[in-house]
Amino acid sequence: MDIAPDNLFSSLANDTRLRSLLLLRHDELCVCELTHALGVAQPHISRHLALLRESGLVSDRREGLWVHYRIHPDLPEWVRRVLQDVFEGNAERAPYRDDAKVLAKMPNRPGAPRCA
Amino acid sequence: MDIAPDNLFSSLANDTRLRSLLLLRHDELCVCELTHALGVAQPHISRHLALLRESGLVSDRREGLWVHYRIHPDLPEWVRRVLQDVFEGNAERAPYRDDAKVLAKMPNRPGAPRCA
DNA sequence: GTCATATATACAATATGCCGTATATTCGGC
DNA sequence: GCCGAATATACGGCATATTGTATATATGAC
Repeated sequence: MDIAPDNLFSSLANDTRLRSLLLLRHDELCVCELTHALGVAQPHISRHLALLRESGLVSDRREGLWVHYRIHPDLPEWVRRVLQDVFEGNAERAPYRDDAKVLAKMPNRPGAPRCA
Repeated sequence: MDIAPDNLFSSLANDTRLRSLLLLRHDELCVCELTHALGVAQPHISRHLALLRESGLVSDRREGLWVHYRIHPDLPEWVRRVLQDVFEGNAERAPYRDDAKVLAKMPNRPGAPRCA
Protein backbone atom coordinates (compact mmCIF):
# COMPACT_ATOMS: atom_id res chain seq x y z
CA MET A 1 0.00 0.00 0.00
CA ASP A 2 1.63 3.18 -1.22
CA ILE A 3 -0.03 6.51 -1.88
CA ALA A 4 1.58 9.40 -3.74
CA PRO A 5 0.90 12.73 -2.03
CA ASP A 6 -0.47 14.52 -5.06
CA ASN A 7 -2.77 11.57 -5.71
CA LEU A 8 -3.98 11.59 -2.12
CA PHE A 9 -4.73 15.28 -2.24
CA SER A 10 -6.48 15.07 -5.59
CA SER A 11 -8.77 12.53 -3.97
CA LEU A 12 -9.41 14.81 -1.01
CA ALA A 13 -9.94 17.90 -3.15
CA ASN A 14 -13.69 17.46 -3.51
CA ASP A 15 -16.40 18.15 -1.00
CA THR A 16 -18.54 15.13 -1.82
CA ARG A 17 -15.58 12.88 -1.10
CA LEU A 18 -14.59 14.78 2.03
CA ARG A 19 -18.12 14.60 3.39
CA SER A 20 -18.20 10.88 2.69
CA LEU A 21 -14.88 10.30 4.42
CA LEU A 22 -15.95 12.30 7.45
CA LEU A 23 -19.04 10.12 7.74
CA LEU A 24 -16.91 7.00 7.39
CA ARG A 25 -14.49 7.99 10.11
CA HIS A 26 -16.18 5.79 12.73
CA ASP A 27 -18.31 3.19 10.95
CA GLU A 28 -18.59 1.57 7.58
CA LEU A 29 -21.62 2.79 5.65
CA CYS A 30 -23.50 1.59 2.59
CA VAL A 31 -24.10 3.70 -0.49
CA CYS A 32 -27.73 4.39 0.34
CA GLU A 33 -26.77 5.75 3.76
CA LEU A 34 -24.24 8.12 2.22
CA THR A 35 -26.73 9.09 -0.46
CA HIS A 36 -29.30 9.96 2.18
CA ALA A 37 -26.89 11.78 4.49
CA LEU A 38 -25.48 14.01 1.76
CA GLY A 39 -28.79 14.50 -0.01
CA VAL A 40 -27.38 13.88 -3.46
CA ALA A 41 -28.19 11.52 -6.32
CA GLN A 42 -27.07 7.92 -6.02
CA PRO A 43 -24.82 7.86 -9.11
CA HIS A 44 -23.11 10.96 -7.77
CA ILE A 45 -22.06 9.21 -4.58
CA SER A 46 -21.27 5.98 -6.39
CA ARG A 47 -18.88 7.67 -8.77
CA HIS A 48 -17.01 9.45 -5.99
CA LEU A 49 -16.79 6.31 -3.88
CA ALA A 50 -15.34 4.50 -6.89
CA LEU A 51 -12.68 7.17 -7.15
CA LEU A 52 -11.85 6.84 -3.45
CA ARG A 53 -11.64 3.07 -3.88
CA GLU A 54 -9.35 3.35 -6.90
CA SER A 55 -7.07 5.74 -5.04
CA GLY A 56 -6.87 3.24 -2.17
CA LEU A 57 -8.48 5.43 0.47
CA VAL A 58 -11.51 3.22 1.09
CA SER A 59 -12.33 -0.46 0.75
CA ASP A 60 -15.69 -1.98 0.04
CA ARG A 61 -17.53 -5.13 1.10
CA ARG A 62 -20.67 -6.46 -0.50
CA GLU A 63 -23.37 -7.93 1.71
CA GLY A 64 -26.37 -8.99 -0.32
CA LEU A 65 -27.72 -5.99 -2.15
CA TRP A 66 -25.67 -3.55 -0.13
CA VAL A 67 -22.08 -2.45 -0.57
CA HIS A 68 -20.44 -1.19 2.61
CA TYR A 69 -17.58 1.26 2.38
CA ARG A 70 -15.01 2.06 5.04
CA ILE A 71 -11.71 3.87 5.42
CA HIS A 72 -9.12 1.46 4.10
CA PRO A 73 -7.60 -0.35 7.09
CA ASP A 74 -4.06 -0.54 5.64
CA LEU A 75 -3.31 3.10 4.91
CA PRO A 76 0.24 4.36 5.43
CA GLU A 77 0.82 5.93 8.80
CA TRP A 78 1.25 9.47 7.46
CA VAL A 79 -1.97 9.20 5.47
CA ARG A 80 -3.93 8.04 8.50
CA ARG A 81 -2.55 11.01 10.40
CA VAL A 82 -3.59 13.42 7.68
CA LEU A 83 -7.11 12.00 7.73
CA GLN A 84 -7.22 12.15 11.50
CA ASP A 85 -6.16 15.81 11.43
CA VAL A 86 -8.85 16.62 8.89
CA PHE A 87 -11.50 14.82 10.91
CA GLU A 88 -10.57 16.52 14.18
CA GLY A 89 -10.28 19.94 12.60
CA ASN A 90 -13.58 19.86 10.72
CA ALA A 91 -16.03 17.36 12.20
CA GLU A 92 -17.91 20.10 14.05
CA ARG A 93 -18.13 22.45 11.11
CA ALA A 94 -20.66 22.75 8.31
CA PRO A 95 -21.47 20.85 6.27
CA TYR A 96 -19.79 17.84 7.88
CA ARG A 97 -21.44 18.15 11.26
CA ASP A 98 -24.92 18.36 9.70
CA ASP A 99 -24.31 15.32 7.52
CA ALA A 100 -23.87 13.21 10.63
CA LYS A 101 -27.12 14.54 12.06
CA VAL A 102 -29.04 13.78 8.89
CA LEU A 103 -27.62 10.28 8.86
CA ALA A 104 -28.60 9.71 12.49
CA LYS A 105 -32.22 10.49 11.67
CA MET A 106 -32.37 8.29 8.60
CA PRO A 107 -35.23 5.79 8.63
CA ASN A 108 -34.88 2.24 7.35
CA ARG A 109 -31.14 1.93 7.76
CA PRO A 110 -29.89 -1.22 5.98
CA GLY A 111 -30.86 -4.50 7.52
CA ALA A 112 -34.41 -3.23 7.46
CA PRO A 113 -36.53 -4.36 4.47
CA ARG A 114 -35.96 -1.25 2.35
CA CYS A 115 -32.98 1.04 2.38
CA ALA A 116 -34.06 4.41 1.09
CA MET B 1 -7.41 32.85 9.01
CA ASP B 2 -9.77 30.13 7.88
CA ILE B 3 -9.15 27.45 5.29
CA ALA B 4 -11.81 25.18 3.81
CA PRO B 5 -10.63 21.57 3.56
CA ASP B 6 -11.44 21.13 -0.12
CA ASN B 7 -9.61 24.35 -0.87
CA LEU B 8 -6.59 23.21 1.12
CA PHE B 9 -6.45 19.90 -0.70
CA SER B 10 -6.89 21.49 -4.11
CA SER B 11 -3.84 23.56 -3.29
CA LEU B 12 -1.88 20.48 -2.27
CA ALA B 13 -3.00 18.44 -5.28
CA ASN B 14 -0.10 19.42 -7.50
CA ASP B 15 3.46 18.23 -7.39
CA THR B 16 5.06 21.58 -8.14
CA ARG B 17 3.26 23.06 -5.15
CA LEU B 18 4.05 20.09 -2.92
CA ARG B 19 7.72 20.22 -3.84
CA SER B 20 7.76 23.95 -3.10
CA LEU B 21 6.10 23.49 0.28
CA LEU B 22 8.49 20.70 1.23
CA LEU B 23 11.40 23.01 0.46
CA LEU B 24 9.80 25.79 2.49
CA ARG B 25 9.26 23.63 5.56
CA HIS B 26 12.35 24.99 7.30
CA ASP B 27 13.33 28.29 5.68
CA GLU B 28 11.82 30.97 3.60
CA LEU B 29 13.06 30.89 0.00
CA CYS B 30 12.97 33.29 -2.91
CA VAL B 31 11.50 32.48 -6.30
CA CYS B 32 14.84 31.98 -7.96
CA GLU B 33 15.88 29.43 -5.35
CA LEU B 34 12.71 27.44 -5.90
CA THR B 35 13.11 27.76 -9.67
CA HIS B 36 16.62 26.37 -9.43
CA ALA B 37 15.79 23.58 -6.99
CA LEU B 38 12.85 22.25 -9.00
CA GLY B 39 14.49 22.80 -12.37
CA VAL B 40 11.46 24.42 -13.92
CA ALA B 41 10.72 27.69 -15.73
CA GLN B 42 10.32 30.80 -13.60
CA PRO B 43 6.73 31.62 -14.61
CA HIS B 44 5.79 28.06 -13.73
CA ILE B 45 6.94 28.47 -10.14
CA SER B 46 5.56 31.97 -9.93
CA ARG B 47 2.07 30.88 -10.92
CA HIS B 48 2.00 28.07 -8.38
CA LEU B 49 3.34 30.28 -5.62
CA ALA B 50 0.62 32.80 -6.43
CA LEU B 51 -1.98 30.07 -6.01
CA LEU B 52 -0.49 29.03 -2.68
CA ARG B 53 -0.51 32.65 -1.57
CA GLU B 54 -4.13 33.16 -2.62
CA SER B 55 -5.16 30.02 -0.76
CA GLY B 56 -3.43 31.36 2.36
CA LEU B 57 -0.84 28.59 2.65
CA VAL B 58 2.19 30.82 2.17
CA SER B 59 3.03 34.44 2.75
CA ASP B 60 5.54 36.54 0.84
CA ARG B 61 7.93 39.30 1.71
CA ARG B 62 9.69 41.50 -0.80
CA GLU B 63 13.30 42.47 -0.20
CA GLY B 64 14.65 44.53 -3.05
CA LEU B 65 14.40 42.51 -6.22
CA TRP B 66 13.66 39.29 -4.40
CA VAL B 67 10.40 37.97 -3.06
CA HIS B 68 10.76 35.51 -0.22
CA TYR B 69 8.07 32.94 0.39
CA ARG B 70 7.40 30.96 3.53
CA ILE B 71 4.75 28.74 5.07
CA HIS B 72 2.13 31.14 6.40
CA PRO B 73 2.81 31.61 10.13
CA ASP B 74 -0.88 31.87 11.10
CA LEU B 75 -2.28 28.63 9.72
CA PRO B 76 -5.04 26.87 11.68
CA GLU B 77 -3.74 24.16 13.96
CA TRP B 78 -5.24 21.28 11.97
CA VAL B 79 -3.70 22.60 8.74
CA ARG B 80 -0.27 22.85 10.35
CA ARG B 81 -0.64 19.27 11.47
CA VAL B 82 -1.61 18.11 8.00
CA LEU B 83 1.45 19.82 6.55
CA GLN B 84 3.67 18.37 9.24
CA ASP B 85 2.35 14.86 8.49
CA VAL B 86 3.01 15.34 4.79
CA PHE B 87 6.53 16.60 5.43
CA GLU B 88 7.42 13.76 7.79
CA GLY B 89 5.88 11.12 5.55
CA ASN B 90 7.56 12.23 2.34
CA ALA B 91 10.66 14.34 2.94
CA GLU B 92 12.98 11.38 2.31
CA ARG B 93 11.25 10.22 -0.85
CA ALA B 94 11.73 11.24 -4.46
CA PRO B 95 11.44 13.84 -5.79
CA TYR B 96 11.28 15.85 -2.58
CA ARG B 97 14.52 14.59 -1.08
CA ASP B 98 16.45 15.38 -4.25
CA ASP B 99 15.04 18.90 -4.49
CA ALA B 100 16.66 19.74 -1.18
CA LYS B 101 19.99 18.41 -2.42
CA VAL B 102 19.85 20.46 -5.59
CA LEU B 103 19.04 23.55 -3.59
CA ALA B 104 21.94 22.95 -1.24
CA LYS B 105 24.35 22.98 -4.19
CA MET B 106 22.92 26.09 -5.78
CA PRO B 107 25.56 28.76 -6.52
CA ASN B 108 24.90 32.47 -6.05
CA ARG B 109 22.12 32.15 -3.52
CA PRO B 110 20.41 35.53 -3.01
CA GLY B 111 22.39 38.18 -1.25
CA ALA B 112 25.11 37.54 -3.80
CA PRO B 113 25.20 39.96 -6.77
CA ARG B 114 23.19 37.76 -9.18
CA CYS B 115 20.61 35.17 -8.27
CA ALA B 116 20.43 32.60 -11.04
C1' DG C 1 -37.15 -17.67 -15.50
C1' DT C 2 -39.47 -12.39 -13.77
C1' DC C 3 -39.41 -8.59 -10.78
C1' DA C 4 -37.82 -5.10 -7.52
C1' DT C 5 -33.96 -3.10 -5.03
C1' DA C 6 -29.19 -1.43 -4.54
C1' DT C 7 -25.35 -0.15 -6.83
C1' DA C 8 -22.30 0.81 -10.84
C1' DT C 9 -21.11 2.56 -15.26
C1' DA C 10 -21.68 5.11 -19.87
C1' DC C 11 -22.42 9.22 -22.22
C1' DA C 12 -22.23 14.09 -23.48
C1' DA C 13 -21.76 18.72 -21.88
C1' DT C 14 -19.50 21.92 -19.10
C1' DA C 15 -16.07 23.52 -15.99
C1' DT C 16 -11.64 23.68 -14.10
C1' DG C 17 -6.66 23.05 -14.07
C1' DC C 18 -2.15 23.00 -16.12
C1' DC C 19 1.11 24.18 -19.46
C1' DG C 20 4.54 26.93 -22.53
C1' DT C 21 5.35 31.24 -24.24
C1' DA C 22 5.11 36.07 -24.49
C1' DT C 23 4.71 40.22 -22.13
C1' DA C 24 4.24 43.21 -18.08
C1' DT C 25 5.64 44.87 -13.60
C1' DT C 26 8.73 46.13 -9.91
C1' DC C 27 12.91 47.41 -8.12
C1' DG C 28 17.92 49.06 -7.81
C1' DG C 29 21.85 51.22 -10.06
C1' DC C 30 23.33 54.75 -12.77
C1' DG D 1 15.04 59.49 -17.12
C1' DC D 2 17.24 54.37 -19.03
C1' DC D 3 18.66 49.64 -18.32
C1' DG D 4 19.05 45.01 -16.47
C1' DA D 5 17.49 41.59 -13.08
C1' DA D 6 13.80 39.22 -10.45
C1' DT D 7 9.21 38.32 -10.40
C1' DA D 8 4.30 38.46 -11.96
C1' DT D 9 0.57 38.15 -15.14
C1' DA D 10 -1.89 37.36 -19.73
C1' DC D 11 -3.09 34.49 -23.50
C1' DG D 12 -4.42 29.92 -25.99
C1' DG D 13 -4.33 25.29 -26.21
C1' DC D 14 -4.86 20.99 -24.18
C1' DA D 15 -6.01 17.70 -20.61
C1' DT D 16 -8.57 16.25 -16.75
C1' DA D 17 -12.66 16.66 -13.44
C1' DT D 18 -17.33 17.10 -12.48
C1' DT D 19 -21.99 17.03 -13.58
C1' DG D 20 -26.98 15.14 -14.66
C1' DT D 21 -29.26 11.73 -16.94
C1' DA D 22 -29.81 7.34 -18.85
C1' DT D 23 -28.69 2.72 -18.71
C1' DA D 24 -26.44 -1.46 -17.07
C1' DT D 25 -25.18 -4.80 -13.56
C1' DA D 26 -25.76 -7.56 -9.35
C1' DT D 27 -28.39 -9.73 -5.88
C1' DG D 28 -32.38 -11.83 -3.56
C1' DA D 29 -37.35 -13.15 -3.51
C1' DC D 30 -40.54 -15.66 -5.82
